[in-house]
Amino acid sequence: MTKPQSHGRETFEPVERAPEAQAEGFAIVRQAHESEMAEDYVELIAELIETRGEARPVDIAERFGVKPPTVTKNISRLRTAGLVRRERYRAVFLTEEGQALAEACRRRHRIVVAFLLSLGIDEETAERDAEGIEHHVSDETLEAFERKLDRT
Amino acid sequence: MTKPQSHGRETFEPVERAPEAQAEGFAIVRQAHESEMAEDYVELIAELIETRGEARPVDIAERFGVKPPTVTKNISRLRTAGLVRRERYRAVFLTEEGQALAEACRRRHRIVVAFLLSLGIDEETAERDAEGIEHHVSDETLEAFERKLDRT
DNA sequence: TAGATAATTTAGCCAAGGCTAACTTTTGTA
DNA sequence: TACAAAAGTTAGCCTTGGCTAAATTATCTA
Ligand SMILES: [Mn+2]
Ligand SMILES: [Mn+2]
Ligand SMILES: [Mn+2]
Ligand SMILES: [Mn+2]
Repeated sequence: MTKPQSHGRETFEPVERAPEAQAEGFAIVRQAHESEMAEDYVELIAELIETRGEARPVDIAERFGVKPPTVTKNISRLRTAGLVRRERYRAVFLTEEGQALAEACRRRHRIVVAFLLSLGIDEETAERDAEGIEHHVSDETLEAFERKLDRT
Repeated sequence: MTKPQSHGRETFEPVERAPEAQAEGFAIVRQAHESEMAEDYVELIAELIETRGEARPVDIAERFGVKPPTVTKNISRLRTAGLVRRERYRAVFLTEEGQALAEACRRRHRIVVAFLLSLGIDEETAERDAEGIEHHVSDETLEAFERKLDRT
C-alpha cells in the first residue's frame, strides 16, 4: 500500500472492468463449480485404484467426508456423464474418458501443490488450498506455475 | 516429470494423505463455496457504491451475468445474514459488517490479481482466475503472495 | 401530470449436492 | 452354512442459486 511497486501498473489500484468482461469471468467461475464434483471424484477414484486396486464407495465417502448415499448419487451422475463404469454393489472404475480427465486433474493438482510449496507454504495448507484453487486455474496460469517451478 | 527438482521433496510424487486430513480439506472447500456468494456480492456492491454512489440491482445483475430475480433473492439472503441494508425497490447499501467483509475481500482480490500479474499472466486471465481462486486462498497463502510481491 | 418505459419483486420451477432412515445385498465368521 | 455385520442403495427431505412469467412500483418524458 505504501511501497512503490514494479509491475507494469500500480498493483493496488483496481481496474475498472467492462461489465460484460466481468460477467464473463463470473460465468467461468460458475462453470468451474459445475465440473468440480466430477474432477474431484475421478481424481480420488484413480488414486484409490492405484493404491488399492479398486475404488469402493466406503473409501470414497470417508476421504471426501460425506455420507455413503451422497457417494451413490454422485457416482450415478458420473456414470450418466460417461466418466465411470460400474455394476451395482461393486467397486467403481473409470472409463477411457474418466481416466483421461483423472490424469489431467492429478497433474494439475500436483503442479498447484508443488507451486504453493515452492512459495514456502507448509504441506497441509498447500494441499488444502490446492484442493479448491485447482478448479480455477486456467491453462495459462498453470503454465506460469510450471515455468516458475522449473526455474526454482 | 523428467527434470530433477529442488524443493525439499520430489515435486511430482503425490503424498499419501490420511483420510481424515483429506476429508478436512474437502470440508474446507465446501465451506468456502458457502461464503462465496456473499463475498462476491459485498465486493461488487462496495465497488458500485464507490463508483456510482449506490448499488442498484440492475447493475449488480449485469455485472454478475445473472437475471434480476436472482439478485433480489440473493440480496435478501445477505440482508438476513446482516451484511446489507436496504428498502424495497431502492438501492442496496452495506452494513458495518458488510463493509468490513468487503474491505477484506477487495484486498484479497487485489493481492491475488497482482500476484498472478507478477507471474506474467495477462490482465483478463488474471482477473478471471482470481475471481475463483480468491475464495480458496488461506491467510498463510495470501501472506506468501504478498511477500513475493514485495520482493518483485 | 398522465402514460409509457424501466426496474424490481413475487411465485413457482429446476438441478446439484448435502442429509437421515430404512431397506437390500454382500461379506466374513462361528 | 447360517447368520451377523458391513457395505451399498433407495426414498424422501433440505438449501442454494440459477431460471421464466407475471405483477408491482418507480422513473422518465411528451
Ligand atoms: Mn479439488
Ligand atoms: Mn484435487
Ligand atoms: Mn470471486
Ligand atoms: Mn472478487
